[in-house]
Amino acid sequence: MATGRTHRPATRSRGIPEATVARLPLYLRALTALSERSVPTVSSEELAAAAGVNSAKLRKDFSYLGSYGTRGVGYDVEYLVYQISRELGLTQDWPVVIVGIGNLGAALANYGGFASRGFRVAALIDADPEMAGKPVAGIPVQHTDDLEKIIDDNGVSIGVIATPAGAAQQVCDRLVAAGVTSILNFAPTVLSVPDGVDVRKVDLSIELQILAFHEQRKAGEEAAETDGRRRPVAARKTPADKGPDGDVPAVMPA
Amino acid sequence: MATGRTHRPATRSRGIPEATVARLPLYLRALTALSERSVPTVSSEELAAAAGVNSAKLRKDFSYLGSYGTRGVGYDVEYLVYQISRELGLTQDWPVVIVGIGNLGAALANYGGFASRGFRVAALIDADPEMAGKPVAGIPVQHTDDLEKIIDDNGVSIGVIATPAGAAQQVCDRLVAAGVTSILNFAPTVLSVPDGVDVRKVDLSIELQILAFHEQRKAGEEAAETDGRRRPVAARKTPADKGPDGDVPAVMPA
DNA sequence: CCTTGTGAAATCTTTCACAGCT
DNA sequence: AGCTGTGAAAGATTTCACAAGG
Repeated sequence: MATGRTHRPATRSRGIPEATVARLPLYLRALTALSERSVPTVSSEELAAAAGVNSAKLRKDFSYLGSYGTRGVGYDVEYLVYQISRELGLTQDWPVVIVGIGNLGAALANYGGFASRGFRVAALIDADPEMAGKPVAGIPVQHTDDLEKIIDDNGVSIGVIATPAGAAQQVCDRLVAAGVTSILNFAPTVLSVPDGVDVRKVDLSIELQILAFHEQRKAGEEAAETDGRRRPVAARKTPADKGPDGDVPAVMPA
Repeated sequence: MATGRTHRPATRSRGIPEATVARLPLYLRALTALSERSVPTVSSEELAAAAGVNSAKLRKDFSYLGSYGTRGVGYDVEYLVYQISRELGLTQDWPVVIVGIGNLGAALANYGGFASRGFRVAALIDADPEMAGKPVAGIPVQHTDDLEKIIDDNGVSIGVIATPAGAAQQVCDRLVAAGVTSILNFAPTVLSVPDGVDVRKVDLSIELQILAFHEQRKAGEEAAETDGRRRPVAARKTPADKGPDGDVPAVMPA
């Protein structure tokens, strides 16, 4: 969520559905794995299984990007990797700042998934003077006072907020004022931003609550037939065509 | 995503839409905040603003739960907190295990949002023998060898996977075999699970890629009118009725 | 003969707008 | 008079199923 493409019609935009955009990274990851194994081509069926979606959905998704497949054969892995990367804007370098270097912020800084996809941790920022200068993941932490200068010097347009909930809106305001237009929020708060700024949230607590909801359902159904919990499950099944997938966001609870 | 309610008709289920379930935690958080400020009642308009959705959507969502409001007045905060908690299954205790106590696992273990919502970290599990016995967030880490026993002794049905991608499926299989039926996956992999097991994923890299997509669009549009990046934005706006929100999942990239 | 690309149908979600209750 | 609850309309997403291309 958190996208609100309400503004400007976006001229040359081919209008890729949001649900499709959300799945492109999934396809890209599956394709990258195939690429590393030097697999030259892949069918919609195979790729869909690897990405955990069904093949009709995948083909429809790709149809929004163009006709990149060959009938009777499938898709060229390398070519598709390139096309999707380009579509997602990953062929360029995206400097990112992480604000709030607590447990989570440090985990994010150490997280290897950044570099691999065009994202570069340009700076780590924290409000605690004690932290200033200390290196985390090899990058020295800088103080919040310099936030605006850091954003500006590094041409940052994407910010990650990993502060406590109470500080998030304030940090967000400063990031936005300094020129950041995309924010990934890990704090358990609803952020208010001006039009034209995108916010996405990741919230562990919300995800757990959604799981609890379904878990409760299962327990209820089950009670009607067996004793209670614990039901050793049978054969594995690839999630390829389970339910609606790519959606529901999340936020870190208070 | 990751829900696949394909199986059994689920007898007494009133069939709450998945999109609604995904927003209930959001409402709950806003309501809890109101409750702490001792606000007795709230209108759909006010609550919607606090939760970052529009009021028609909120009323429709609540209508799936029942008629808990009073026309002309609004909703009783305490009552609604209780009803939503019950619906989400948060009135009971959910023991949770976290597998993979690296940076991220430790951050999750330290995360306060658990306890507040009926979730209890029952155990921390890691494959590294060096970690065994060391306390993280006050809880001693246990070795993977004992995974099955831990799950069983604690009656765990929800597991959190924070291992590297390579270990995730294996851990998942063991969790499922031991009786876990809901999994929150932070590893950047598609997990295969049997029917009846729910998986939700949280992936930082995917979220960033989605932001990059939109960021790229903005840069393109903007180029047509000004110089390049950096556009100090104007008045703030509450995201209440921006775009489609609660959806797109995420996964930790490799 | 195999697999893509895609109209059309089915399903799910959001939004509108107003009748109905307090 | 105000605000909820909800049919019905509008929009988005998914799935079907098959024509078309290699």
